[in-house]
Amino acid sequence: MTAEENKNATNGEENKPLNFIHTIVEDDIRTQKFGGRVHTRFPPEPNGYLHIGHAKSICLNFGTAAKYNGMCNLRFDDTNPTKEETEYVDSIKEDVHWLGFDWEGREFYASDYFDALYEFAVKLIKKSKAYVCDLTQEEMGTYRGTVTQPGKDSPFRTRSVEENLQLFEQMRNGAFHDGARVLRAKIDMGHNNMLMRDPILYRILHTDHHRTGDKWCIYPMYDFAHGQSDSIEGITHSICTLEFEVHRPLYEWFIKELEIYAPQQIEFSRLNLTYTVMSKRKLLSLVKEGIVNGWDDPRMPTICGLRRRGYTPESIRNFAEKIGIARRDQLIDVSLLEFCVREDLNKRSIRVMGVFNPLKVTITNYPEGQEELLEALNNPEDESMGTRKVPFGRELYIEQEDFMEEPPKKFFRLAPGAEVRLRYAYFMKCNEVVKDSNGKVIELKCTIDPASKGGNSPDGRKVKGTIHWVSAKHAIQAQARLYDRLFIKEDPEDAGEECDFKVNLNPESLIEQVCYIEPYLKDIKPMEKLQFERVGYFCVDNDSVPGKLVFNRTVTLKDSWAKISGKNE
RNA sequence: UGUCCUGUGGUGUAACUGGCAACACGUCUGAUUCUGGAUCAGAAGAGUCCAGGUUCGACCCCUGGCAGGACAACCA
Repeated sequence: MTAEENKNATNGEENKPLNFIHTIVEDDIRTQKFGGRVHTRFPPEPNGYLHIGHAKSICLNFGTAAKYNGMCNLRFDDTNPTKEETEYVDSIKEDVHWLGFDWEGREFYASDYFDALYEFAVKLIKKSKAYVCDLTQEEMGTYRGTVTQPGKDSPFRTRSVEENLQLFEQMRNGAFHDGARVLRAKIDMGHNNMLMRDPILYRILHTDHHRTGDKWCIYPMYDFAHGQSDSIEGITHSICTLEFEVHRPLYEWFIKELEIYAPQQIEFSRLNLTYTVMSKRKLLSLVKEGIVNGWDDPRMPTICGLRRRGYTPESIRNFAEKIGIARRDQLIDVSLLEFCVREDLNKRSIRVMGVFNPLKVTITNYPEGQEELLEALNNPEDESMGTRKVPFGRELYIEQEDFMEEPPKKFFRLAPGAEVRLRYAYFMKCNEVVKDSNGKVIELKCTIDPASKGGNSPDGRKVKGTIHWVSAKHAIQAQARLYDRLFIKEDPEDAGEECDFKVNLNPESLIEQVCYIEPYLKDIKPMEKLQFERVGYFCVDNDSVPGKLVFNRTVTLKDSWAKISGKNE
């Protein structure tokens, strides 16, 4: 992939109003603040899988760079070896690529800068702006004060430069056990901003790092690594989410004291979605407790989950574009995400027929043993996608809900005496309803109008309803996984006292059932997308094997009948 | 009972250096249609958190409230 492709991935649009970050960037270009350069970065911590919230950030960072002919680095913020793993690095790279962006070889790690960071720390010590502190974790907590009360100076704050230098080197050399000492910045224990109260720069961690192995037993904290990494890479606009806003004074303090190149940090609000939890911790617990089947469960808001669900990169990028960038908290309705997939899939999916809750239909005026092939459009939206043949026979399956014995007013589907169109086939009238001993409808006896073959009657007669069907003899069975929202509440956190968000789990977020589909689909491959007409968009799951197909429902079609029928009740 | 940030239709975003609010989704009509899908046309819906002030004029500036969020991890 190339810069050009990054640009394509941003879906262009010139005359749309700028978001506030682009306004800043354009001002900076105009004033030559960074010599006209634009250089961003996407800085994930490799301790989990990327989710749709990260997608927003990825689109913003890579998109901004592409829009202004700049660059965007991929940088792993890997300063905590106790949490980070190579497995996550790989998945993150895969997901960013899949979304359609490329870092053009600029794959960096905060750990690339451990030596430089160490020297930065030494520099601060020499300037008497950092000191080694022996306070325990608990002590440090009390010395820090609270949000409403100032803290007080550590007794170790006045150590000499020489002693600090020596101690810090010993820390590096492994002379102390985990937690024995830390290196802190010397700022102001009375500062309103808690982060400025002598924050920790380095802690002792005798843990192997996924990249540097056992080279280090001290590791820098986020605050002491992030800004300097940005500086080293020549980042111009360091775009991050709002929770880092209070870190900005510290970010700037380090840059200033270290006397190094200063990028500009800009914060925007993170994405929240209705019916969705987004925190890594909660997503992890869903995985760990087996509530979902892994990080890529199609109900997860992870990129890999959405991918498996059948979402396209284009739809996600488009979603990111639509939700905008601002600084106020946003809670986006998931239905907007769903709109975005439908919009994209509508253009590209082939249409096929599948019956999910079969009701047998026998066509009494169609000769026994006879069958024929009828031509169907693969995509009425796009004729270039061609046609296919669909087998027809005396016995069919239709959808149970397409028949009602006592239809309400605006029901356009099949009912006793009513006529509907079998898509791409014939007009069909229902003459007899067969029930079992419980009164349940188990079969319909119908007749077709042979003259209406193909779907239109030469006498110009109209039917209001068109239903899908499948030939009982030719249909193949497949597994359908009907996914729905994972939570029943718009805000899953709204669980009352003493309860956690899992009480709001939707028991019907996954319904597995058999479906009957056109034989045309026999050789369809995993990840292929399609629309089962009148039912929804689906994609073939990775679990699918020839002869045992598995279809994931990405999203249902918009259903205005559901709305009408719902109102009548 | 501290500091900082934010506050525009149901949701999200916009309104150039002040000139009475736009777009998208959603909602509702109607047209059209071999998917109750898609498409097309149209409508309703906020007077910009509140109260003052500056101004000929304020969503935009000032003051004071109110509401929401962030911040007290050797996490990022």
